[in-house]
Amino acid sequence: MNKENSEPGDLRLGARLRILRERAGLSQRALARRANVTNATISLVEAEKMNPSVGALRRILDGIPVSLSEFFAFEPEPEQVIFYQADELPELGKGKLSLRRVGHSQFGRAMTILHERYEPGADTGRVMYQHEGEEGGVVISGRIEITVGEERRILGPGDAYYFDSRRRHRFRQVGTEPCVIVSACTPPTF
Amino acid sequence: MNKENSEPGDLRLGARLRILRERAGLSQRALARRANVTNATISLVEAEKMNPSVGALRRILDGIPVSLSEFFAFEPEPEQVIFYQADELPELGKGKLSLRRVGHSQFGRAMTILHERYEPGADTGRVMYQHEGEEGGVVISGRIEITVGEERRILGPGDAYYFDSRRRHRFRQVGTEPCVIVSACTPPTF
DNA sequence: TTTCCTTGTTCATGATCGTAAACGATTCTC
DNA sequence: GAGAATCGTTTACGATCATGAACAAGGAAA
Repeated sequence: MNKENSEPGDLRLGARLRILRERAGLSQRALARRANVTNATISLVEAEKMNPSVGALRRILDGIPVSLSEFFAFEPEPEQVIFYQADELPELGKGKLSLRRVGHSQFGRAMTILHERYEPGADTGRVMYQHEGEEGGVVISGRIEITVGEERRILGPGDAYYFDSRRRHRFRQVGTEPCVIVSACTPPTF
Repeated sequence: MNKENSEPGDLRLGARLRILRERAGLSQRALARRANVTNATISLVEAEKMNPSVGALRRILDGIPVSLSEFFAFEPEPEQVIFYQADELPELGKGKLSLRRVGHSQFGRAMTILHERYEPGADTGRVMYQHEGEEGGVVISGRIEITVGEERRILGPGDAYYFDSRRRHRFRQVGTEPCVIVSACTPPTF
């Protein structure tokens, strides 16, 4: 009779954990080793088929590492969607600085805006972990293939992206026309 | 063999819960009814003889009510020390903005600095819940009695305070000299 | 291709949680 | 004082967690 309000999913533990784990570049097993739990536990928690104890969750988060406070303050929300179609973008002033609104606005972010141009054949290469920040941008012209983690998409003029820089990512120009992107990253490491 | 790192006490769930429950003026059974758990659960959690599931903790906190994020951000222990002696304050530049370092520094906080002056007899009155933020300050001159929750202290020049604005608080000037305070609150609701 | 490694998932079992119920200790009211 | 509330604690038992092991799928190197 403890069924009515015991749906593990309503806490969204799994969604948060999965995002944070992948952001740290850890597999379930790798995290399990660090956290001193089994991979099955992490799998079940992420699938939201289990309601872990606070102690277990804490051990898991220690392996990332993320504090319980940060974990519950973290909102994975719909913005998890990394790619935006051109028509999904909020129409902002056409000024350069309007790019700051790509992605969900959060705290005040100090960011650097970059104007990039990818000539045909340009490619950032395979591995580029560890930017320690977030980045996003809008394709102005041309086409570019962007790979972030497991997701891969080809973006054209008007399309946009936004993701955590610590995730493995790669930019590769495609097509015959040079690709121009206006991008921004935070914190301003450039 | 899962004993080595499963001491329920190291999370201090019990200490936090007990303080928050008592602060809300609830008995174990009263909270249990609201939270839809049994009083035994609350007793065991507070005694730190059990490692509750996240779902159970969440139900309990809902009854107070306190969010999981707030719960884990809450620090009962030493930091709970709301008052700082003048000589405990980290010596910062004498500039006005140095006040931001009162309390433990955290994320970048946007705050509003206020220069307050309490004439003799000034009193903010008894109840002032619900600021939804944090505030702190330093006494420049004069003396003031500050009550936060159950704690009451009289501060003089050089002394400082820092607390969560949601806690019931009251400022009352004491003595014959006007009291001048430089205070800050976040988020900038003023 | 074959082999090997890693990935995430699922299942049976022991450990633990959360409950229902009883307990002693107050503190009231009568 | 008796009785009845309430308080927080503790115990036996069913429900659930967390585990260890096996599983299929996908990639990388040979």
